Amino acid sequence: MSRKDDILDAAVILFAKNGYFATPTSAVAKKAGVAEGLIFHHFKNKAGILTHIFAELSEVYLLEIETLIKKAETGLDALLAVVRFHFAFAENESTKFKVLSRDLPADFTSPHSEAGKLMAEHMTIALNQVKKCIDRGRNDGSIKDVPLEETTFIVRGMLIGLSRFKIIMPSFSIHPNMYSEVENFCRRSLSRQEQISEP
Amino acid sequence: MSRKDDILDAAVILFAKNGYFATPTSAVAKKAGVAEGLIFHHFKNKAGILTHIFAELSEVYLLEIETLIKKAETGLDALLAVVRFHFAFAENESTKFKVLSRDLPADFTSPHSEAGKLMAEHMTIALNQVKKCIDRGRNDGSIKDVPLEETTFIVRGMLIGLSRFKIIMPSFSIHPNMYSEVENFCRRSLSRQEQISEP
Amino acid sequence: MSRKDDILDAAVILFAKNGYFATPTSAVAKKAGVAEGLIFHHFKNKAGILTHIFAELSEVYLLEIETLIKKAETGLDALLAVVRFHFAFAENESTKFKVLSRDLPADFTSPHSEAGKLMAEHMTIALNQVKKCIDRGRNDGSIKDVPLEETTFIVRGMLIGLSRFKIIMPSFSIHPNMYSEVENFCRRSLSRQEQISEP
Amino acid sequence: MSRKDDILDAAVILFAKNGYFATPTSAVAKKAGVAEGLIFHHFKNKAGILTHIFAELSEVYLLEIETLIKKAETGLDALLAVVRFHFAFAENESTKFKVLSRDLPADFTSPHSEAGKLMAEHMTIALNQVKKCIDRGRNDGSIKDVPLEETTFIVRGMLIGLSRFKIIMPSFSIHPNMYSEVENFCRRSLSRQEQISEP
DNA sequence: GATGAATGAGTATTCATTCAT
DNA sequence: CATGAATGAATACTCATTCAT
Repeated sequence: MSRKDDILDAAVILFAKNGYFATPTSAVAKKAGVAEGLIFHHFKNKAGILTHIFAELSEVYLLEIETLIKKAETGLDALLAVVRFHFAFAENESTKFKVLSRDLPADFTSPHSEAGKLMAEHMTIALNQVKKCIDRGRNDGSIKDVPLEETTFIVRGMLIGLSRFKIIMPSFSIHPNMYSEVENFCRRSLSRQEQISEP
Repeated sequence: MSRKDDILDAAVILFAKNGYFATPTSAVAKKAGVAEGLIFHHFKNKAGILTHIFAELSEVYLLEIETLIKKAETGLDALLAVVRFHFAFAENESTKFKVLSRDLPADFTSPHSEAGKLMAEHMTIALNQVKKCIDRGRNDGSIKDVPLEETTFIVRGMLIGLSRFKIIMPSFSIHPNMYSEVENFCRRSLSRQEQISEP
Repeated sequence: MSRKDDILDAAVILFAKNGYFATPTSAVAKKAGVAEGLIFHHFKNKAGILTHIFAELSEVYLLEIETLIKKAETGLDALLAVVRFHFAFAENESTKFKVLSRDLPADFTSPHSEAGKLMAEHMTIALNQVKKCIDRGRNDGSIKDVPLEETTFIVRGMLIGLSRFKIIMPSFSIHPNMYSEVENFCRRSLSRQEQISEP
Repeated sequence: MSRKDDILDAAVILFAKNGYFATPTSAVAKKAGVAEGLIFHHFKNKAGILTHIFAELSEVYLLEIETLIKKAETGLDALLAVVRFHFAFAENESTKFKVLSRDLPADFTSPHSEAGKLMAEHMTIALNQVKKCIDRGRNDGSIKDVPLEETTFIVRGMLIGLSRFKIIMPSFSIHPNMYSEVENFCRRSLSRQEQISEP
């Protein structure tokens, strides 16, 4: 494993544990076992580490969703697969998710910064993926005729909100079936199919 | 208006605009028109300002929800009223909401800190309010027999996630009916009533 | 007891415990149960508290020594009485002694400051008292013909040094007879009398 | 000379002149001709500078005494050599001695702090050195049968007290023979030898 | 006498970042 | 690539002191 990866690993662990702002680059260097200067040889600045973590993670995330959607038979199936995948992914990569759910520098959310643009770009893709599912579902009859834009936003916000909630306040999210229940929640709201299974 | 309020107002504006970490106490003092030392006369910490903002806002929020729930006729009505109120409140107090949705110090989410305990406490109450609605709805027949804990968590996470999403990335949330659509989303998922209105 | 005394008492306790510099006036006020402003109503400034403590204590000290000397039969007796009294007094007033043995503001030892002048003045008197004893002893034959100035300085320095040592590093000074042994040490060195009691 | 030494030198001079508390780190940096941050690169704390000064000085002091004691022929000679050396050393290193005799942070004398432990450790060694001299003297007949522990403490306290006295209140200690007179004072008190030279 | 809000200068310390080696 | 000494600007926080009430 390269020194660069050592730095990234150390950063992920420390950022997740103590937050980005509360983690000095010196601590990252120490944990990575490298000189502090090396960080700035591999990354433009401290925020660059964060950007790297985000970009790498998000790319995989978006790519996997893309293939999921293609494989699904109906729009609803695709959407629910996305939901399922989102939480599985968040669970698998929980440390990195935690880093990105904690204290981000303000400019990460501003569309004027480099990092902000990247995030917005990825967010747009992610929204479009969800939108595509819903649209497809409305056309193939698997999803009710819900408002496209709004529902897209709702589903996406739900995913982000819930995984963030769980990550940040884990003490409140001890229900093992919670994630599969999100699927049910969405299915009940969106599926055109009559749900007979209601007791 | 007292000097303490001046400080709070200035802090809310600046924290919302630039983020908590990117706002030095000197800037707060300057905007408030007071000496920097006065901040620490009225608040234990820089973080103390944040705690105060949260506590004050959250108290009103929880109180109003309490009365809403009492007034509602059914569990479902109560729940949807909570949803409606949440977004209206977030809109009204959007600046303060923005402050609390941005970069919080890491220990605000740790249950070991003073602030973390307060947040957890309020979160517990908010969760219980939602839970009460759902439980009531399941009993009065307005809500399907959904899993109590999980659904509570989902609804609460949805509210937080969506208002945070809108606040942090406003460019993605330009749909005027979005909030009322959340109600619909939940109603479809939770209402036991046959929904004939589906076109 | 007056509020002024409350302040003094609180200050003595806190200064002794944590040091003068590490004790903010706010802590003194709090412990005294008064408003911080009141301190500056009764004392010119923070150092004024210290000056007051010193002056009050030192006055009694010097006065009592004065009477002791008068009562003594020989110069040696007088000197040893001073030694004995010094340690008894330091023991009795150990808290105040501790305050004055800890971290004094730099200007307390500078002869240019108000406080420095006062300390120097008292020190001069104390030195003269010892000198008087030795001189008298040399004349009445109880004390050897030791150099006056130097021996004065040595005895005085010994007293201060030893009580300070004990106060500051109490773990090293656990010998109960230590103080009476100082008397013996001086007697052996200064008494003209043949000491037959040597075993 | 390294930058670290520049800092130490500057600190010694300024601490001695104005006191530790009255000397801001900025002043040290300025005098040393380095950036203020460098101080904290080389020392943990402002207090760390002080600890370093003490440790370095004390180590030499204790080492030299060790060799002195070995070279001495009798216990009394050893003890008097220690006395002589102490004052010579204090004179030579008067600036550093002044630093350590002035306003030390309160926790330097507390056995709970890092610095306090170090000081206590060195103090123990210094006491043992004196004790060893006296014990040896009592065995080889050069020193009277004085109480071991108490006399040790007295001699050590005298050394510290006198050099501190001279450093802090130099106006009172203008007697050139004072230090050699301390030797005489101790010899008269401790030497078993008949002193015929008494006029 | 007594309060405590308000001041504002002071200060240790942090930390991202640079750069000579 | 790699180091780590050095920078210097930034900053939270302290605290003696004042003063209107």
